Amino acid sequence: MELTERSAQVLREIVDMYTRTGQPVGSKSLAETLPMSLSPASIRNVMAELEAQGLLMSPHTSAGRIPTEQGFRFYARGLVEVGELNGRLKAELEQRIARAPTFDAAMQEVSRTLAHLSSCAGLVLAPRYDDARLQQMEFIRLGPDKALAVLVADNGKLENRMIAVPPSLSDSELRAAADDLNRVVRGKTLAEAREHVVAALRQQKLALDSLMDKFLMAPDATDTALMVGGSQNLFGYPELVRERLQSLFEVFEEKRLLIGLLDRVRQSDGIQVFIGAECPLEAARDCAMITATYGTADKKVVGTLGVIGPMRMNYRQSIALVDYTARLLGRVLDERLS
Amino acid sequence: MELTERSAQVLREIVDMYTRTGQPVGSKSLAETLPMSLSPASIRNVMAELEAQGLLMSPHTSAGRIPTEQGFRFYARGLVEVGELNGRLKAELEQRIARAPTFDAAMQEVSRTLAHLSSCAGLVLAPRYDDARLQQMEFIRLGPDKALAVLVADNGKLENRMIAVPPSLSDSELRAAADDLNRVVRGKTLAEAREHVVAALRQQKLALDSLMDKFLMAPDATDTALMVGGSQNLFGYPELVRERLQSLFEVFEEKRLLIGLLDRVRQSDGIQVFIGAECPLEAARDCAMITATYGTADKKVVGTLGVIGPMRMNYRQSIALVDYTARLLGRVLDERLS
DNA sequence: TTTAGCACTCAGTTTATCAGAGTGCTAAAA
DNA sequence: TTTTAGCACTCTGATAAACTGAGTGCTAAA
Repeated sequence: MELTERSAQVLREIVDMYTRTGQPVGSKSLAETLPMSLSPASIRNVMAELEAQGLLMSPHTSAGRIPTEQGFRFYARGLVEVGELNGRLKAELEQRIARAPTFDAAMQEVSRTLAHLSSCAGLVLAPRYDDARLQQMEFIRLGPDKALAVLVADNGKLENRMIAVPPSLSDSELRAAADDLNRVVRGKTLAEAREHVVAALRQQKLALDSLMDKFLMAPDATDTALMVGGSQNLFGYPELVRERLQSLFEVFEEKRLLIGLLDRVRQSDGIQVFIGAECPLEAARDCAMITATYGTADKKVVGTLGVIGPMRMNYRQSIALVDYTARLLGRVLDERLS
Repeated sequence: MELTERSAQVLREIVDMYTRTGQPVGSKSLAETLPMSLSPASIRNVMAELEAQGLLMSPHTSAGRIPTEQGFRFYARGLVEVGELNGRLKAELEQRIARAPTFDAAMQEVSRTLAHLSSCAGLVLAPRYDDARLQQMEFIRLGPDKALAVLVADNGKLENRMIAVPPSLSDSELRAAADDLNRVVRGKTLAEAREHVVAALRQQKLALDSLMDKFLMAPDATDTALMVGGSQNLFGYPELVRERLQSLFEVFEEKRLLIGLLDRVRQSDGIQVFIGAECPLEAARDCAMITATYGTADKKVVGTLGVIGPMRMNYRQSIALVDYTARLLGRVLDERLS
């Protein structure tokens, strides 16, 4: 679809105004704010064209126009020029991240800051270390009949599992067992390593009662993999009615859906903008979502972050924000892993 | 305040009906549901008395009556007979908790189940181990220049901190340092132990760059101390208007306030019911909150759990639920620690 | 002490009216 | 050919008036 420069400018202005106010935009107010000098009548002609092209619609005869879903898409993909993020915002972002003592805390902070700066809900999916390799494992004896197994991956991630050991096993025997295991297990993935340890413990007849078994076999918590921050911001948009909000909050609590979705995004690189029905999330059918992947410089470890908000979000700023934040968090991740 | 048996029954029925429907209760419909046979006119007399006593109010002349805040209190404290929890609910509760592989997961599950079974939001504050003592500490060398410090408390809690070590330090020297430290540090609280370890590392001239410093000094994450589950249930109550919901969700995200509040509850034993203005939380001024402490049999380790919902909540069931859940989670905690 | 009867009150709904914003169309102006 | 002024038209949202019905309080009888 091709638009004359003037049509484009009108569409741009309508989206901008509607984004700010949430109200339909009429030809008269548009004539006042448009940089070019045009009468309301001429603007109406342009608007009629844009409506015929499916980019605008009027809620009713005597209201102004609002962008259609397509209109938003056209705007977000072609019309909006994404600039540098405002320096003040950059500063705030970096400052907030710097305060976080752990990467988890940083993710939390990022999700909230994304939300704060975009007036949307902020999302951060933890990076996945598919290729994380076991670097070291160790048993720490805690008592005559129990010990702690610590698995350390080369990305710095840890896993602790409490296990039962027979009191007859001496400290040095336990240490020897660990040394043996280490030789076998080093360089394997965490999952493989876990299997091995369990097998070895069985073989060596170290008792594993059912409780310990449960500990050992538990997969990593998936619930902490996704941080949702500032979801209350969505209350600020009257067009998001109660039931919409409710279903969004359900998705935010029962994180599985969102995790799956963001995980798929993780496959493809760079910024993605989902508008309306494109959004692969039932509850966000009339919302918009901006996502980006972040990761280490070598792109071997990747996560996803983004914002989710009303369709009339400030695309210019939000896109810049998500983009910048992704690069920033990538750098932080790099630092942590080195 | 004393009530005749009849007045009490009328109040009880009004609260019950209002709790179910959210609508004012009139004398006619009351006459139909009340077990005793009374004409609407007589009931009106009783209602007038109850209104004079400040237990009921009418939103306007031609509406039925609704309980006042005091009315709810009177009901919840004196009139409601809290029975055993329904067997089906008990079963569901136990089943859900049993699935949880870790105590954190159990807390999460409990918060959601509380919410689910009460149609409110569920809260679980993690137990605090003020008197947790260090049982063991260990260094695990991860590379020439870094190691992992693992602190194990006698309650099974762990803390891991990454530290930098000079490459010149041999493995056996590191182990000797750990042995030395263990002698000093065993039996201290985690906080004290952390101090000691840092001091010792400094003294032994183990390099601590600023990042490592930050790791070491970071207090435990407080954000994971509180689990809020099923907060979307609150959308189901029309009387909780948008702004109310918004401020509640703000409290749920920025957990500090709630943590502080529940922490104070932790001081006193048993079930507590906060109704309306009693609720020490600004955002919950016209809500109700039921809390209970849970803990090990010796009551040395205690946490708090509860539900928060509209004032017209089902007190009978919710009180029984919170009570039962607290005892159940206490048992789970006991098992984990033993 | 309880209840039937009745007048009264008031929220909520419906209907009518009106002002205002915005449009589309046509014809004149640039 | 493009732009603009003018005008009739449409539709929402606000305001007011009328109506309905649920529920009450009071009085007098059972």
